[in-house]
Amino acid sequence: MDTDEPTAGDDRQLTARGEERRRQIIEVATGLFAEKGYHPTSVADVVDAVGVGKGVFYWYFPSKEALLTEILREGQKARRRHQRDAIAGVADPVEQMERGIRSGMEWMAAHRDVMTLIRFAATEERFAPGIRKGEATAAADAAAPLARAIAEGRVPKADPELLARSVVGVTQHLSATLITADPDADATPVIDAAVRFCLGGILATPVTTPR
Amino acid sequence: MDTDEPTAGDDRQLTARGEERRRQIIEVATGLFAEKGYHPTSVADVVDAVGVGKGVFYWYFPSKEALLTEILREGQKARRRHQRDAIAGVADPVEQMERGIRSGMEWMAAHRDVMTLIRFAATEERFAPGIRKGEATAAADAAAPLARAIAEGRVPKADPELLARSVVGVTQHLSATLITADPDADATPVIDAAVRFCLGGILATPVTTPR
DNA sequence: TGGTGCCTTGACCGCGTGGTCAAGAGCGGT
DNA sequence: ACCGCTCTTGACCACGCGGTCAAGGCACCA
Repeated sequence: MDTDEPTAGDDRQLTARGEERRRQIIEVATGLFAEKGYHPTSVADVVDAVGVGKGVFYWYFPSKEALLTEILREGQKARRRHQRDAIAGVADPVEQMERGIRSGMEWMAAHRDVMTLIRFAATEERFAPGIRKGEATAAADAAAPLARAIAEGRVPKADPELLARSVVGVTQHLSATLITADPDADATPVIDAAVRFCLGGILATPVTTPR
Repeated sequence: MDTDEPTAGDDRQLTARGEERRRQIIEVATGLFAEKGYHPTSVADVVDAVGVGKGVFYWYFPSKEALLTEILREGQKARRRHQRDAIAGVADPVEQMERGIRSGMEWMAAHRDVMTLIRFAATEERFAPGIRKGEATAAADAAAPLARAIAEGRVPKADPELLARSVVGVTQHLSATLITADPDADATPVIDAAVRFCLGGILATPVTTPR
């Protein structure tokens, strides 16, 4: 009924202090959501953990759901940027794939909580569309160099989209099961294995039986 | 305080009719949980969908949580059995892998709802341990033939566990994103791609750079 | 010093939740 | 016809949820 929605969603004029609080809430909530689950974590849990009154939450976010949505959007955006930066300036498409896999897994290892939330959100129809969209872009990002490599004859003919999705499957799953399981362990052997497996899958001969 | 817990958990003496109701509740709940999410689906939703009073639910299950746990356990057991049956009588370990991948993906395609719940449960610490255990067995099942193939020199040296996890990652992700996205589409091209990718990854040369 | 927003408080609200239970209904055996 | 057991009913309960709001503090500028 009012018109103060300049670009999208909420938006409020925040001072530096306000911006800080906002970040703090996002951070704390991300941790709690990932640890106990989104639904089992109440808004009261979040504000208690931050150490503020309940009203503070609704000053910065219109709803609990909006908070999650924001965490997810931000996370997907950050991961994409991280990955893009990692392959910037690399010409060779196969090299790009390797760099993309490595940087992607490093990001996931450094942001386990966000990954947990993304995986959760993918299972709830209310949040799934956003996740699917982000995953589609990620797949497209990876499919582009693959398509180029196939055109150049560096990679056997195959559906780039399927290859990209397979790579995402390997990296996400290994990150979720092995790296998250033991956060203190060294992630590099797992990442190396992922790279090797994925490149093997990409470079696999079209015929199922090995040469 | 009583001793009528013969082997584990609830257990009740059910007639044929009772057994049928129990199954019906499991089936209906699986659908609702997968569609709306576990937490957003209330026990009232479930009994309404079945068309019975609320007490019926608590006659067959001690709690909502126990229902989910049962669905998950049953699902993981069924999938494992399906996969074992598919590779029974096959001697060649690489052939076993291919059969395992195919049968696994077929099962997932036929039980999307259960897979959605498994993926959800993996993100909630209350249910995750059970899921992790099931996944560990699945990985071990797949790692066994891989270890044999490596010992026989049919597959380059690598950590069988990591290979197995990678395969699980590919199959689960492709099933979740592509097959679930369009249930009516033909799954075989996706399955073929998964097989090719995974075998390529397994047979990949130890050195990262292609020959 | 006064004033103008940004920010914070926490009691409060309506509601829907998971779970209970006393009271039967239906059915199979005798 | 009766019993005993499995199964069903639905009103009921305490509780904690997401969300609201009138009120007040606090920082910064004039």
